[in-house]
Amino acid sequence: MLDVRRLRLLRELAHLGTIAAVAEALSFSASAVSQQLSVLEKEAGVPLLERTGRRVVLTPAGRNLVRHAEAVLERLEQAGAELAHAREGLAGPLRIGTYPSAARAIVPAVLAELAGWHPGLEPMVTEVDPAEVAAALRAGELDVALVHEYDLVPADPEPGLAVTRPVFTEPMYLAARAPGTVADQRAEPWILSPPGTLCHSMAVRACESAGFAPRIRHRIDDFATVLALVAAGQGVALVPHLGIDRPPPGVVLTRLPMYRRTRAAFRAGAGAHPAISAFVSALHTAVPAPLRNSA
Amino acid sequence: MLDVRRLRLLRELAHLGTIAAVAEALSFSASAVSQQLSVLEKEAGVPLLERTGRRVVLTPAGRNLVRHAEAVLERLEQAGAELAHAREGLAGPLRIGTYPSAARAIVPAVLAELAGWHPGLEPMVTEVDPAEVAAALRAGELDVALVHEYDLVPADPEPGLAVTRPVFTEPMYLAARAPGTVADQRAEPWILSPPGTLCHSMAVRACESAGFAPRIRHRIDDFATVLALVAAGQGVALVPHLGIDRPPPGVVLTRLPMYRRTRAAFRAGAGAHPAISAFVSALHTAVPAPLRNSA
DNA sequence: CGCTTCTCGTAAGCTGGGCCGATGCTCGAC
DNA sequence: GTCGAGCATCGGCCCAGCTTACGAGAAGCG
Repeated sequence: MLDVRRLRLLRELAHLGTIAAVAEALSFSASAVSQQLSVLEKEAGVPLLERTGRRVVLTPAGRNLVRHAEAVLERLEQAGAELAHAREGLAGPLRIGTYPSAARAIVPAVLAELAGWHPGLEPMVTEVDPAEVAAALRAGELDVALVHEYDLVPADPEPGLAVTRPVFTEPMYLAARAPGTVADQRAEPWILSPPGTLCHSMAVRACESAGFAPRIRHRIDDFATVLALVAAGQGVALVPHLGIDRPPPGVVLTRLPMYRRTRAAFRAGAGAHPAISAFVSALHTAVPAPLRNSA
Repeated sequence: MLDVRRLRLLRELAHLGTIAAVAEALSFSASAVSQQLSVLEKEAGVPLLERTGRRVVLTPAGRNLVRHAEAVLERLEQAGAELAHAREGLAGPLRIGTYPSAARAIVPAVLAELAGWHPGLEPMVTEVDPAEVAAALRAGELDVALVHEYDLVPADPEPGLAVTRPVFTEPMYLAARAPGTVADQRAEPWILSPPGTLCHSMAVRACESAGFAPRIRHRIDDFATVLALVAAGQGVALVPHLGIDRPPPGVVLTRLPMYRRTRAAFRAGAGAHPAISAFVSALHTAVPAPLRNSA
């Protein structure tokens, strides 16, 4: 019988790429992960990893085994969810991950709603870099997370995770010192999020589809700061609805036909977990009506 | 994350009924099983076992968890089967269980066939009481087993196990000192298998459907002995085709419109295991044509 | 070309999870 | 009542699996 703990390591390896990253994510030493994977390989009787240079990549047999591991872990997650269901009186910690603007604009109301429904629940919110949220969920550091996607940036489904339908959809705004379209800002300096982020790709693609490449002056992730810079005449920017909270005077916001959608994500199989489904419900009710995606 | 080893104990408990039996089946001490189940219950947070008198029964939550355990174990079995597929050159032990008459009449030819196909395979045959074959498969003491059923005795599917379609079907014969039907033997003494066996139920029902209850004189499981007793005038009996090997003189066999069907059984998920599917194929080719169930 | 850095593997040592055996308790059979 | 079957608990032991330390090989860089 294959050992599920070892299969889990293999799965994380498939997602994270290096043994060191797996060790980091699961709070082990790299040595332990290496040893356990060696044992797994031995009892599999088939090479699962190919040592290539100083890295390691999965063989086809290894990738195949990961598929099974995903299925097994999903089913175990389901079993855990059903047990939580059977435990009446929702209680205990619920670790929530979120991106920054939702943390400020939405999450407090969601927590208040949730506290009213289930006083025993202890929600713990962590602001998480969207790039790391999937790994954090899989590693069990988070139970549920708010994730977002832009029309222009297709979000590929993460294996091992599941997402809800969009909970709310925000329009995007062009923030400038005067009304106008994206195309009008061809010559202006732009304020974007740091490269590698979804927001960055989104802004670049929006400009590209307007026919130009943005001249990037500042790289700022916080929308309040972005708006302050816009007010100071430092450039123009694209800002989602939730990022706009009492905009400074002088900033003109033009609504665009572009949207950012937010969903809840969790480990596959955990959708039936009562704490998670309660969180999702609270999310739906706490979202301001204009943004809400009704079922 | 729930521990699969513990879930396995719970599943065995669901099938075997007592902790002591689980310990016996999996070669643990009862103490170890009890401790592990306690831990499982603790981390489940829900009562899984109900101590009732000196026994223990599963709660609804426990039974529910067993369903998940079955699914997980099945998937792990599949994963193991795929790995075995990837290991080219079928080799290693294959533990085969069989009921006695097949062991004598069919299995030698199957093993010969199999040895020709896969010289590296080391089949190990064990004669197993049909009542225990399911537990032995689940406990991992056997990999595949020949099991049979009678028309008159419906075989309910074993959870956690899978069976092939019938590999061969034997007619049943009435063994007596003169030709005749079952109904003709109303007054004769009967030779049956020991009570509790499938063969016993089969014979009793056959007589019942002929309108009488058999007067049981001898309880013998070995068909060669049964035929010798029939020849000696000690009674009449129902014997399947495979149980008839050079019948002693004086025995008259009358073919009946009743059948015994033989299938291969294995752990759910292991159907794709190359050694098991090779065994099933060898079984099909080694069975004498008149009995064979072609696809 | 040598230095650093990163990653993986191996060796050695320690710790605690989990097993066993013994004991005690409770229930049911006789 | 007595006995045995079955389960829980306690004490003790052992090895699976972890950490730390070290070494080897590959990439990047001046």
